[in-house]
Amino acid sequence: MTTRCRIAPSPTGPLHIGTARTALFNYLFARRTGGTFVLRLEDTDQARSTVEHEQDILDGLHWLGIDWDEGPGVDSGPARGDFGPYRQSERGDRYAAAIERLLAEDMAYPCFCSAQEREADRAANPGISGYSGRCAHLSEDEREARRAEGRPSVIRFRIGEGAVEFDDLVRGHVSIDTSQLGGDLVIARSDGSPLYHFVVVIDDIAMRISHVIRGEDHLSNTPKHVLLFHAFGAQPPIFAHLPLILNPDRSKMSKRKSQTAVAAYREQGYIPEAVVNHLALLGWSSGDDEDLFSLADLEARFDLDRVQPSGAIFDVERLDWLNGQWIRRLTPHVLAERALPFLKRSLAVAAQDGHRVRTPTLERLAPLVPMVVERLPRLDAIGPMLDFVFIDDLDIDASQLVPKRWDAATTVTGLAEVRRLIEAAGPERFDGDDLEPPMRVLCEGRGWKVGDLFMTVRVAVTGRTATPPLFDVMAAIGYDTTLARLRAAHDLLTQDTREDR
RNA sequence: GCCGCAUUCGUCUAGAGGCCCAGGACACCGCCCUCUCAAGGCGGAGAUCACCGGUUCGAAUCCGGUAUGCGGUACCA
Repeated sequence: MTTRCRIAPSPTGPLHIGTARTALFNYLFARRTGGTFVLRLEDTDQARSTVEHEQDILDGLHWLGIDWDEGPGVDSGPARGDFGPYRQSERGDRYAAAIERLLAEDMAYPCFCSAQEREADRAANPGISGYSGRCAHLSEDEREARRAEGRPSVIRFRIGEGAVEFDDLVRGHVSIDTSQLGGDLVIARSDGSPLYHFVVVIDDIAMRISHVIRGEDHLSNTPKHVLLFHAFGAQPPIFAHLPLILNPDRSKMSKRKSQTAVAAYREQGYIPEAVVNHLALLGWSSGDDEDLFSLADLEARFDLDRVQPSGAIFDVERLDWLNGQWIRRLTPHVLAERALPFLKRSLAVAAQDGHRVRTPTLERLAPLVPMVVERLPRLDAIGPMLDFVFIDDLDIDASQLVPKRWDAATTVTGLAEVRRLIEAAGPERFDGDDLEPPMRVLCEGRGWKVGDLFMTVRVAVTGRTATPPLFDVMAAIGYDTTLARLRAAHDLLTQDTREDR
């Protein structure tokens, strides 16, 4: 039997980190077993589902590199695969037929209870939880009478008695008594639309799903699904309930307490390689002392046997580290391509603040990338790291220009000396090999700390105290601009000195 | 409340009776490297394996109970 598994997101919100992790594990399991991975949109909640969210989910999955074999095409083309359509909103006739079948076999029945009646029954029997079964054994005449009164009705599936047992690949044998299921299950609303617990089973049967891999939050509801499978004479799939991804306080990861949208991570400059790696390590481990796994590595090594049963906190600091690791593994060209939008964004902000900014291009950014790779925990760190190359009118903080051990006069001298030195070397010899030795000699002669001189120059040409290596930075800025900025810094300080007097 | 699941360093985890007075990684601290910031190297601190009993010559690993946490309990998914 070839394995078939699926991810069934609901487009009632943007792609959630937890959904992405579940999608990843399903995808990996399918790849690992040579099976099929299906994407199915669970949009039965028409009120909350939107096409924007649907697109966000599709985009997010693609971004992560998680491709599906069957399901809606991202270009809104026709659904691929033999078991479509893959949007539940387009499968209404199937659900209606399934409900008819249950009704005909008396495995389900119409229930006319109002919210007040259900409330009253519950109050009358504090011991039992859920639905009382008031409408479970109405005669056809009684049903007709209620319909004649115009009372709305939902459809309930008979839960029955006894224990439901199943084997979970992550948790082992699970047994839950039907008395704990909350009574007969509503499978269709009074407007006739089917509910989640019902459609999920109908579709899993129709789509021949062999393995249901999902979050632990579905574990307690699984008996309902098992019963439904039996009702249709279908063998339940094999279940694997994944540990939940948690907020730092160990509750289920939520938008309220954590950043849950995959798109938000993308916008902050996390790269898909790192997100996939991090997600994989939330609940799964290789067994070896390795931490870095590409999607391809995971496809070759993933195994449900090595999935942990207990929940895992989403540790952003670990994600940050992984992100830095994967950024460093990108080729310079790819890194430049991916970082360019972030640089542009940050320069746009500078332009808005009134700065004269030159537009960065791939050609200009690519050669600069090697000097910043190991300084980027996230792509959005590119701005502060290189903006001075593209901003013509830098804001220089005079106080930062003067090292702690120096005074303004020394700084002015230092700046002037370095300028002289650069001019003496000339534009043809404008690099570290030619400039660094004389600068060190200069320090030695004056009794200066090399770091102090370098810091002054750094602030003068970049406006920042933390930058890539000085001579790389000056090369990026260019001979003329470097000299101009050294002069400007010099002028700034001499003005200040005069004002002080 | 009821039911279910879980419980190894702050975090993610290794561990499937002796190899473990518990290993790795992130974070943290120190040192080295060093023009700043990083990156990197080396080292350190950090877990009486939730607790209590039991089985066994021997338990983080098996069994029972307790506690705690989380999840489920909708005409949401």
